[in-house]
Amino acid sequence: MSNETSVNANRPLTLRDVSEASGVSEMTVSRVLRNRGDVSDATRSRVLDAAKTLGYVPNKIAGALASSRVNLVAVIVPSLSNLVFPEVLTGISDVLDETPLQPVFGVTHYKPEREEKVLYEMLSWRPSGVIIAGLEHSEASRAMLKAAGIPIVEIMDTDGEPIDAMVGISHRRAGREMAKAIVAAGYRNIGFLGTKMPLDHRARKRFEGFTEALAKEGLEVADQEFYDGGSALLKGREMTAAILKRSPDLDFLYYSNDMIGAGGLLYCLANDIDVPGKVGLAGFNGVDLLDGLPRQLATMDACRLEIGQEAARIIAARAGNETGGAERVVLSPKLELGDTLKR
Amino acid sequence: MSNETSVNANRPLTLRDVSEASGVSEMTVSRVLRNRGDVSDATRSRVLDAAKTLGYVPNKIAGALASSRVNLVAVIVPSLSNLVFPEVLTGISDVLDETPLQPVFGVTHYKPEREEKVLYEMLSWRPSGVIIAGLEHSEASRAMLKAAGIPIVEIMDTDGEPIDAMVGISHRRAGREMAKAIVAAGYRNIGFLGTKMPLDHRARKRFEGFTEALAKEGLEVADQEFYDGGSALLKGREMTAAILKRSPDLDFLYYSNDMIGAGGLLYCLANDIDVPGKVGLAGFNGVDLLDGLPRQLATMDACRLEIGQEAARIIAARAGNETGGAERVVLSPKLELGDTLKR
DNA sequence: CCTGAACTTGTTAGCGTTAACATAGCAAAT
DNA sequence: ATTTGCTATGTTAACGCTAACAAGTTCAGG
Repeated sequence: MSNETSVNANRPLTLRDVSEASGVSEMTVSRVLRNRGDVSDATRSRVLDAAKTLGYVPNKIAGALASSRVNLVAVIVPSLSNLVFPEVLTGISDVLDETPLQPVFGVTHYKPEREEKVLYEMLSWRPSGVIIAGLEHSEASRAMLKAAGIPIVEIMDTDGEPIDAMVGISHRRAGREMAKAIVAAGYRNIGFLGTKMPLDHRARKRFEGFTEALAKEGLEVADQEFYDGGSALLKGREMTAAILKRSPDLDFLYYSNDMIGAGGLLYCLANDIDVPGKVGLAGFNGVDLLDGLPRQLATMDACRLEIGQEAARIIAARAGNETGGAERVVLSPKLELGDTLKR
Repeated sequence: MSNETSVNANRPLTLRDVSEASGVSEMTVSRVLRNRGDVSDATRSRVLDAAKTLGYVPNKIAGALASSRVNLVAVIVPSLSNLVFPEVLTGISDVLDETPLQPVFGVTHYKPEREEKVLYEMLSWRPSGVIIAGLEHSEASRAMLKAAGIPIVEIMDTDGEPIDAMVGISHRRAGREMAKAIVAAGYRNIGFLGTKMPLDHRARKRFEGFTEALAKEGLEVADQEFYDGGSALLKGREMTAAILKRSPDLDFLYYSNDMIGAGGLLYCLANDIDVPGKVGLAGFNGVDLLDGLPRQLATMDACRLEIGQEAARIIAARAGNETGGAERVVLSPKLELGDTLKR
């Protein structure tokens, strides 16, 4: 058994193995496996048989190098524990599943230096496009993105200038609109509860929009409370307890996300605080978790799934052809009044 | 300006560009960029300068082909919307961040044929390892995994024979232990609420373990209710309402996950049903969301973060050296009685 | 029976990097 | 002075695949 095609030399299979097994050239095998070019049905099935029998899996590394075509899309998000991001990824995944493109995910933990590293790693695979959360990046990251010569879609946020394309909502506007709705409902003594995350630019922008709109009405945020880590729902309860104890005359609490908002709502219900009579509540995101709460929290939908889908569509549309560029998709966050904001 | 190194031909940069810019051979540049082999400090800094100025990003495709070393780890999970999986990914990511390895995520939506496709795609990048959820795979998938010749870690479940390594918990045992605890607490009329997911093998195994342990006590599940899609919290409320209406004498409800369990708990509280007196409740997973609920739901921790970390550690330990293989890490799900199971 | 289009298959030369080996330079040891 | 043993750099040949072109084959139409 020591002929030249020795049995299972534990050497990874190549096109050559399939070509020998099926008696055609490597090129023909390549054509069959990629469905490219004309190949007779007889040959095709012979090759497919051989490939299947051997258990051949093509080597995309070699393929990509030879064709300088890579079907990967780099997707970079700050976190996976936020629930928001998995949803965006789902949207991306949904759309790319219909294409030859494949997403590759990277996580930055909200740290610019991690973003830079992840980006560098991903770009070194020469992907067909990049989808990246946010408009704020380090100088080096921006330079890399610009130089990459591939479609770049910055997502989630539209308050700023994108490098190339952009899909998201305006968080400033989201903050402003919520403030207006709260003031319109007659609340005047407003507290804010959020995360201790200076690098969460979107949360920051919402807060800025919020205070700005309040200022126009001659109001300002009466008290604030921030948290860091742990179960958001629990933190929401605790922070709500704390802020209401400290500032008993607050008549509205604006939470920077739905999870802590839900915690606040549960706290109020458990303590027989009249919502939205004595205190109104609102969160942000429109997570479908809220549907299950005893009362519907006022919130603003951040269009997460849609953002992912739209971003993926832009990449997919540009893949291959050189057309397109600088797409701007600004979605409108929808205010959902729920039951925790007087009407 | 039309000399041979013409200005910014929009041609992607290669080692050659850096080598020309710094006056050394490509090989030396390669050595500098990979920190391998001896290079004089003078040369090193000259090369690094040039690379930085040009904005050169190495081409890992070519590098991987030449060295047949790829620093990617394929991670394949059924879903991202389940919250459990992002947590596993976080664990993986945490550990791999300390290594040169980089995770690449793929999602199967619980469909074997998608799993097969995703696996094929990923293997065609010749990753250094595979971390894949579950022990149940199609024949073709198993064949691919076996033939790949790289570390394979099957995670989440340990009820079955792994292809190579395995990290997880026994869901059968989890189901059995929960059943024992419930029976020990004196409940006899037990309902089950879960998902309509024939392909969620872990949920199935929990259920099997659960009924098996009940059977040993001469009991069986008195009523069942299943859902499909939508907000799990809401579905939990609805299913609880439905099952209690249909079978008012149930004294315990076992939920296949914490989210629907939480919904059930909220329902009971809202309807003044005495928990755990009239009805006991338990879920599964130990998601930290539960900490924020008005009452602590009985649950069983599935060690998600730990599973991810351990799996990543196995891959990292085996990367490079040929040692190791067939690791078995069976973690123990911890029962947390909470406030919804009589003591 | 020949011509040429249409189809099918093969050949050659890279893609950008790294492994492995080769060589130059230079100091210390003989 | 010559050898030895380093260190620093360069050269060559892959890695496994595909683009681009070349070359058979077949068959219809004259």
